[in-house]
Amino acid sequence: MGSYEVKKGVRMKNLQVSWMFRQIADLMELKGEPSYKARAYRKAAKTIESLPVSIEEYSRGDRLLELPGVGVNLARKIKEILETGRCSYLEQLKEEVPPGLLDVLQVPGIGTKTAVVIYRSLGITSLDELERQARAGKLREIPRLGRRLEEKILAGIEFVKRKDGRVLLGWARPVAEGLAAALREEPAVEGVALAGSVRRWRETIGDIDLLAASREPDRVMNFFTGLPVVERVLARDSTTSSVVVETGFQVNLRVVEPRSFATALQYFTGSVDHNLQLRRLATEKGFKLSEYDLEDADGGKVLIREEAEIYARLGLPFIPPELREGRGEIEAAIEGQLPRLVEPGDIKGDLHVHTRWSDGACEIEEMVEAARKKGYQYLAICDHSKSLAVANGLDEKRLARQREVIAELNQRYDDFTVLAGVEVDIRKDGTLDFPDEVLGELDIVVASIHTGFGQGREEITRRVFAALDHPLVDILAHPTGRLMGKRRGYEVDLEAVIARAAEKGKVLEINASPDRLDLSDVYVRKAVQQGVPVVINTDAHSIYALDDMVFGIAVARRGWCEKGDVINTLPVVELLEWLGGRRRGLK
DNA sequence: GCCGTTTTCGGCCCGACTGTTTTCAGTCG
Repeated sequence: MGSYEVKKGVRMKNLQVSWMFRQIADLMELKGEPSYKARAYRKAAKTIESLPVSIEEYSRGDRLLELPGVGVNLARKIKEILETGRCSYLEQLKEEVPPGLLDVLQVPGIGTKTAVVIYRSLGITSLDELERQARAGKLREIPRLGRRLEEKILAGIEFVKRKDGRVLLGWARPVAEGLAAALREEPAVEGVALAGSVRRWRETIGDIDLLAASREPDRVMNFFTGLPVVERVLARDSTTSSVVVETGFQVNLRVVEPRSFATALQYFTGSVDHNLQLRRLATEKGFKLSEYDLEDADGGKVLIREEAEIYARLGLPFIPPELREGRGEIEAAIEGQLPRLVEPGDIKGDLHVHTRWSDGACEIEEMVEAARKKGYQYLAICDHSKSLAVANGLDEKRLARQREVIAELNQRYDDFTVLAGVEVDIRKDGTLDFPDEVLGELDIVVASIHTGFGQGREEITRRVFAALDHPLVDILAHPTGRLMGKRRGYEVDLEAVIARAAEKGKVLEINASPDRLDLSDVYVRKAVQQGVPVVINTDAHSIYALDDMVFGIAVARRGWCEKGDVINTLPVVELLEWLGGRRRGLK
């Protein structure tokens, strides 16, 4: 029996420190301290929250000063927070500045200056107070504010209250692609591209950003705002239009001169952090990069036809949009260490789908035909196991029958392999829903949690460990169980799960279902860094959901995955060899 | 408050939009 230790709240400390630093930054600005000081705190906050290990390790080893943006002063404050859970400087600031102003600051249209002005003139220190006074028409009476800003603030308060105004990529992306296709129909349009987070394939999207090149912007804007799907036009001029489409998304279209298209695309793709770093690099190299053009040291404009030329001019290989999150991609590019990202064409099969045998909508044969049409070499049928009664989970008998059906089906194909698998439930006590003799007969075993979401961090992590330790388990499916927009995942300690998977040679799933995308990109990167292979599965419950694969691929790419990190890029012979090897190793 | 083989001092991304202003500050991406 090995020692069991859950690294409790590994990243919580990091979040605590960065959250406090962000508060300090805001409060400093409210207090009127110079902005470069506040910026220093924000920079350190960002470093710390995206640190792959606990800040405590840096503190213990007296290595805090190694962190970019952390100097003597911030190191001292970090130590204080780690040791006492408090930060006296933050507390002092809260004495000097009403902390409620931090909420006021969340309202779009209100920055630190405005927050201070409305505080000084009306004594407003909370969102509720702000809303009352705005409704009463008091804000417009303040010098330099006015009616328009008051309206904007009221709308902003609504937005903050509605909170997470983001939608799933799985909804936004098709809308964005449809609108882009529609725009290509307009003859005045010389080029169209998705930009912003939808181009970077972020898991959720605020607004959809589109970019078009045209010499006749007004014609393009007329066409765009007149599209049948456009429900409401929020704003429009000859450079930008913002509309709400019938699905409720806000879509922004920017139209630029064709010669600025590539630089604009780079700029509007973001992320902000990526662009910031790229501009800094440009400056170092004597260039000036803006959304309009790239200027060399003499102020001459460098002709840029393709986005890749921008990177090339700065001495970098092309950085795919999925990597542009300011998570070290520019450094990696400089050092020639960018990953060769996995691509859709690399995927040879899907190792987790359902059929009507449990809660799927299609027959095995339909799923297989659909997978063949996609050019796959294999498909693993992994229906639910018996304890998941709500999903019509299979018992031993039905599972055995299903295996026979699959065996018959395999007789019919010489170009396709159907794997007999199961998505076996990890029960509340960590045991699996089938005995070893049953699991041992299958080609592949996918294990996952569907019950007992309320278990504590330690308990549920131990439960996942039990599955990872089981010799017959190949894949851990949707490792956190989250359903975005519906429920949070369980409190599993993912850092520990990744380490355990590495130790036990298990595969972690990237579930491609748009509301799961579980593992998420950051953890995918951690997993592959530690040598844990991943698999991109759709968990399809119908033939249509097989198409969700792209969203999983995007997550893998955002997690810096190369083809070799993803097991369902293996051709069928090698996949079978690999699975067989695992099983032989048991004997 | 941090950072640097171009600087240990003097910088810290750049540009557009908004609203209110008569020349610009504040906010945003």
